[in-house]
Amino acid sequence: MSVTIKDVARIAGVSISTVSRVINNSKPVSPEIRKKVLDVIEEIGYKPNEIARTLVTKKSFLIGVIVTDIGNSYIADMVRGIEEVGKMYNYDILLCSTYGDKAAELKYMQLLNRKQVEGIILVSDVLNSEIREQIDKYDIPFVFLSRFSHQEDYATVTIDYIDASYEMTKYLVSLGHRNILYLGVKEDVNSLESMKIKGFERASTDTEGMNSNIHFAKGYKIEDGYEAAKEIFKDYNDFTAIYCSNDELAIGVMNYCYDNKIRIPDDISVVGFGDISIVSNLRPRLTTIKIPFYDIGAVAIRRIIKELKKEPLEEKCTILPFHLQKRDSSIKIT
Amino acid sequence: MSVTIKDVARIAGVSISTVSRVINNSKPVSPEIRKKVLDVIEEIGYKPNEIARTLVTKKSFLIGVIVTDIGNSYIADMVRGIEEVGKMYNYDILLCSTYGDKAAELKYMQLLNRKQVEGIILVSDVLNSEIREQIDKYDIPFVFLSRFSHQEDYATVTIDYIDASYEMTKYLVSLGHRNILYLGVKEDVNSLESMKIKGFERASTDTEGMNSNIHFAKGYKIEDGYEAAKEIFKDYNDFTAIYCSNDELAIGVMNYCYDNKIRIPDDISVVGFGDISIVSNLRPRLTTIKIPFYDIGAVAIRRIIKELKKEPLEEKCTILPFHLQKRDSSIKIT
DNA sequence: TTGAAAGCGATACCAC
DNA sequence: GTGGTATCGCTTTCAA
Repeated sequence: MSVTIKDVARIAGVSISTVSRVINNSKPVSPEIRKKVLDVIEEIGYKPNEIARTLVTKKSFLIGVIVTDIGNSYIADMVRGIEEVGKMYNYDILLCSTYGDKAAELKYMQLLNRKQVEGIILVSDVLNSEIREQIDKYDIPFVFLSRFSHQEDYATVTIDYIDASYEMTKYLVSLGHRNILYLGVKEDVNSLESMKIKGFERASTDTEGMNSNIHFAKGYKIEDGYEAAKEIFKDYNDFTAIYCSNDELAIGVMNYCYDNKIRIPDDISVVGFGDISIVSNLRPRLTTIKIPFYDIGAVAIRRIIKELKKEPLEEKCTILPFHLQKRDSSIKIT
Repeated sequence: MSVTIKDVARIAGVSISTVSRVINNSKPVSPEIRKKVLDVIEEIGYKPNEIARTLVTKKSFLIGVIVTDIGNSYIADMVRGIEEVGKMYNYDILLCSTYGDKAAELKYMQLLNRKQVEGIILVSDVLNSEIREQIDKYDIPFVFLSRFSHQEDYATVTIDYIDASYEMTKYLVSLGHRNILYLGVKEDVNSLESMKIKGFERASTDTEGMNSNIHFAKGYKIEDGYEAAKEIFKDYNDFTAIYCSNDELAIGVMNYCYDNKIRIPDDISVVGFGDISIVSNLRPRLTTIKIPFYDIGAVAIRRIIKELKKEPLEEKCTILPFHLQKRDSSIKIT
């Protein structure tokens, strides 16, 4: 079978304790013996078995990451952040995708726990009570990341959605828009969707002569945006800008406009929210709020590692700065 | 600390062997005792430690996946295939991204080996000799997946690039195009890029009155396509279609056309290769060759699991069918 | 059908 | 400095 610490010890003519010491640099070993051991290790190609090591040290150097779908570019960005920072501290990622199946989410929580991960990051739409119960039982660091819902009880990393939405609306206002149609998704009061609406409404109230409408799409997908656009152009008149609560909806709207020869931004301005990776490469380039997904992932795992190292932690909820990406899909009206 | 099999045994008043037996259903246990044990497990919330289990059984139920960048949508698609099929057989994914760093690739190979993964899937551009050496040492199933290079020595899953490229070219020909510009990337003879060119040339030779040109972009990115488009429209005349060797280049070309008021497909047809997830949502919708990335991942891990189960294996190289996706970016010329 | 005991491959404590 | 050994939590003979 594969070579073990015993083989190294036997061939080098020392005890396994000594071998362990040179591998881990845990205690002084005489130079000659150290060299001898190192030579043998090199020679027979010994590689320590991390499983055995984990069993005694209780350190698996594994962080479990549960996501809805790694195919979503914003989630992929978060996972990149998680992975890159994790690697800096020798942590690896055990990845599980649920594809929206809440039961799977719970199952994977248990699975990861049994696999002895040292921390769990859950990227999901909502944090339901079963998951809460579960995580409360486990005594490991946990961070919840979501593009949709807000919660105060567990560690999370996010941006100020109200602020961001306010700023986006005011930006449109600054371009001269007063008839703005907000395209969002109906969610409950604690959702991030509601916060975006709050920001939008606050900015609307702030503004003289503002005439704003809110329309809800059936979901968050590109097709939902497309379908919504059909209704919008049928039901409303006079609006000069559509503010979509996320980029996917905006892409749907843009596609609808393309198919119906409505020019963006000449005929109408369209803005989004999120800055998922593709939109900077679309034409016209979409004006949107850049949510720092990579950083969100990075900060999330950094927090877990801090907790693991028992370093002092900031408050549960980390608010990261956002950025208003002004691009070509929005224009001053004359 | 956490509850172990010992606790269960003690509380249930049986030996740990018995507990192990009911957990694994490995040997008959009397109904009363089984119930008793199950009750205790439920009551104290015992969850077997997979690490300890792995140490003795040698089965980690972990597959290592090394990718260049999970942010690439085609890689994300492959990983989805890998993960979903893996889960069907209780396998989990240990994910590592190299971001093109070859040294990291090697490092992660070793890391995964030490973590006792049962198989490795490498998604990368090329399979260099260091990696080959490394994998030859490890005695675990290995599959190499690439969108760029071809190799015969290790298991892989792919499509017939020559065929696909031939078919695409012939499709353009069938639309009446005779002046076709192929936009590719210069690579060595064994690359998949060369195969696409081979297919293109074969179809060109096949066709009466064909006037084809080949132009090379600097790389595979959207920006490379954009830059290449600048040169193309300066250097060549008369072409009616641009056949891009991958979708990213095609998007770059489309963006250039948008910025320069060149209409697709009215002024020119543009086709791609790959069918990465975003292109079906772009406008105009891109005609392209659909490479079944999800299936490639799925077949790859299926092969590894078969090997692990010592089931009979097909040949090393699995060729999957491709599909010519006819969409709006290509049009019959009149 | 059940229990005792020997490992799996490492770490870590305790002597020397 | 170095070696012996208990231990981590579990599976798996081997006897009973």
